Amino acid sequence: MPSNDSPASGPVTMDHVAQRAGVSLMTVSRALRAPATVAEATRERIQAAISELNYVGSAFAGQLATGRTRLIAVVLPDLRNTAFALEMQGLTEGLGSEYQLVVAGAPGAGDSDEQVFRSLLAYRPAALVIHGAGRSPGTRDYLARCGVPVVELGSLDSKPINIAVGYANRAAGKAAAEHLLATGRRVLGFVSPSKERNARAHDRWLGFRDALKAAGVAFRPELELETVLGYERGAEALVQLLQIEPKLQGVFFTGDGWAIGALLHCQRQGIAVPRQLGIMGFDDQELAGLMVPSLSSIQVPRYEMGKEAGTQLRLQLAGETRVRKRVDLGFKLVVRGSTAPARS
Amino acid sequence: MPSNDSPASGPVTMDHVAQRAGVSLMTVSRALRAPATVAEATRERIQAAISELNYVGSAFAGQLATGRTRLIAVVLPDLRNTAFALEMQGLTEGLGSEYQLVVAGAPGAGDSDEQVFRSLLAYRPAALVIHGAGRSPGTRDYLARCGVPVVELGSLDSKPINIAVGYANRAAGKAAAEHLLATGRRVLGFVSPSKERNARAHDRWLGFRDALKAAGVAFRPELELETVLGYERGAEALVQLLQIEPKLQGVFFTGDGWAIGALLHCQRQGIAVPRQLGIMGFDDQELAGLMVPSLSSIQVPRYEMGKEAGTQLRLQLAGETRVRKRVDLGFKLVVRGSTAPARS
DNA sequence: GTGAAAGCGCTAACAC
DNA sequence: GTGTTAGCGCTTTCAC
Repeated sequence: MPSNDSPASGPVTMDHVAQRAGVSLMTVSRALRAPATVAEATRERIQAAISELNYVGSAFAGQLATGRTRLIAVVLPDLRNTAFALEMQGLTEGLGSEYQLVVAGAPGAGDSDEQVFRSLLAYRPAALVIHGAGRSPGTRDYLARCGVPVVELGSLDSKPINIAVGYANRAAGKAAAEHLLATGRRVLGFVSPSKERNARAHDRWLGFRDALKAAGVAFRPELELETVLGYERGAEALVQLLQIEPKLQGVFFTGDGWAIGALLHCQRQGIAVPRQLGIMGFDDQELAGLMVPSLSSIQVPRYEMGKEAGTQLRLQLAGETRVRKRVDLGFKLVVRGSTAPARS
Repeated sequence: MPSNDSPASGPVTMDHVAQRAGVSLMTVSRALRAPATVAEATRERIQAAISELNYVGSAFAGQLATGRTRLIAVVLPDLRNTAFALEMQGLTEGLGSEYQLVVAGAPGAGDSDEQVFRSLLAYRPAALVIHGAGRSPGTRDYLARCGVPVVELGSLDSKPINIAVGYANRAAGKAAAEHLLATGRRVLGFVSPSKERNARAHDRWLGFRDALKAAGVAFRPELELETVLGYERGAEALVQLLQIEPKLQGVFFTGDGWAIGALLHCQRQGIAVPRQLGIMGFDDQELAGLMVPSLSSIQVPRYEMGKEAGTQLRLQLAGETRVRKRVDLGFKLVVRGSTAPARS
């Protein structure tokens, strides 16, 4: 009788399957990739052999032979940010099931951008998907000539390398600031990650300044803080801002996490939001609408961005010529309790 | 002069580098993997050729030839849960820089556990790291005989397949429930993901019941709810529990997200926490300590789990025999405001 | 110190 | 329908 799985005698190859099924290796290969071209009876014998031997084809061998890959390399700025999970889900669905994602976080302490790309390119991915291409022209150059299609997610403010799906960060930043101004607040703080290392943050900041300028409000560079990811960092930033300017009337946090941390800090310290201080987030995460008071934010279509990117990429990889190279999915200002007018 | 990068003329191979450097392909290969065995001058010419051509070796070809892989496959229950990010970070650091992670989310709608494993195994990973092995003996069997070392993260309640790093979920669940009981609460709800599909949730539930039994409190199966990920789901579960039992005194949520959602719901609805209702989370996420009132929780060493798993795995892959097969990293009850005694 | 052969597991093009 | 011959890009072994 059959069914003696070799538990650890080296991986089962297609040859083993062929022998067991009493056919040539080629027939097995065909049965797997073009079942219709193989006689039904043969196919069944092969299937049986495959499950008896617990055969799993080698992705390497196949991809070496064809030169094509079913891998999509994804580079994210920070794996810890849940916003990206939505994009990945959309991406997976847009791409369809034949592609597999290889995800890499942002460069660690030592690695440069290019090192990360390089180690990913070793797997000859069919495409590279990046969120936040980084600002360095060098990096963009490298990506442009790396030989694989590049999809940029999130930012539409630079000239796309190839495909870009996102929204206008500058306009979004402007909308956020305009809203704070429209509610009667003029002394405004701005909290973001490093503008130098994060192009989207930089663009949101430009938008913030656009709004101030249009409203005739003077820039207060000392009220523009940079920090790193973490709820508590938002609270800290707020403390710092209030130290610099006790008359602070509103803060635009370019991420909901910071805004939520700040909101909770206000609650603990008895700082009245929105009466005394208006707080504006960015991203409209699930928690934003649940906070007390609820958090005003800018909603960006994370899931749709991923999905659209996946769809366009799939088209391009399939050789389609009608591919949308630049897709603006827009954003939405979500007004909630944390920015209700200070005096009605 | 050199430096005419072929922008899109097919990938650069080792052969191209060899020709440019005026040596044989073999010498290039050696210069890359055993630099010491190649003459300095030759090595420099090769290095020059590599950077001029922007050569990136093919991971496939190399791994096909050697039979070894530098990939570690990781299967996570849900990519959206930030807790796993910490584990991944620890894992990366424990493994050292020579390994690359291939991450897959839990099976989607259609895919079975085995399908996910299978598609990952096609890449011949050096090892499989899974968080939450699933309860099905069939799956565990499959993993045991799949031919690669398996590392289980998070749960220590079953017999390890190979290496297991985690904490005792049952004991942790018990500790959480005991704490609620110790604060004078006897009418308790329990909220978790599907116990059938999530072994750790099942174990925490057993611990919950252990505690009730030891305290002589009757089981109330109608107060044991199952739900899915999401802050709002926690609020919904609480509403449901209060509908069933208005005299509810406490709830043990097996995830902080639900507990936070419930906490915010109480704040909106004017339900007094902890006076009227005690709320207990699990995982001690950053937000837990920042909530108002702050959330009691069970702290588990996510980062350390990943790191320890990476370290032990690296040892095993390096052929070490002194590998710790079962590492209990423990947990910690963190008592905060949300479970302060109802009556002092 | 360097090169020439063979082969990893599979697929592409042709035969039969 | 099925088998045969090459060869993907690299590493291994053994010559030189």
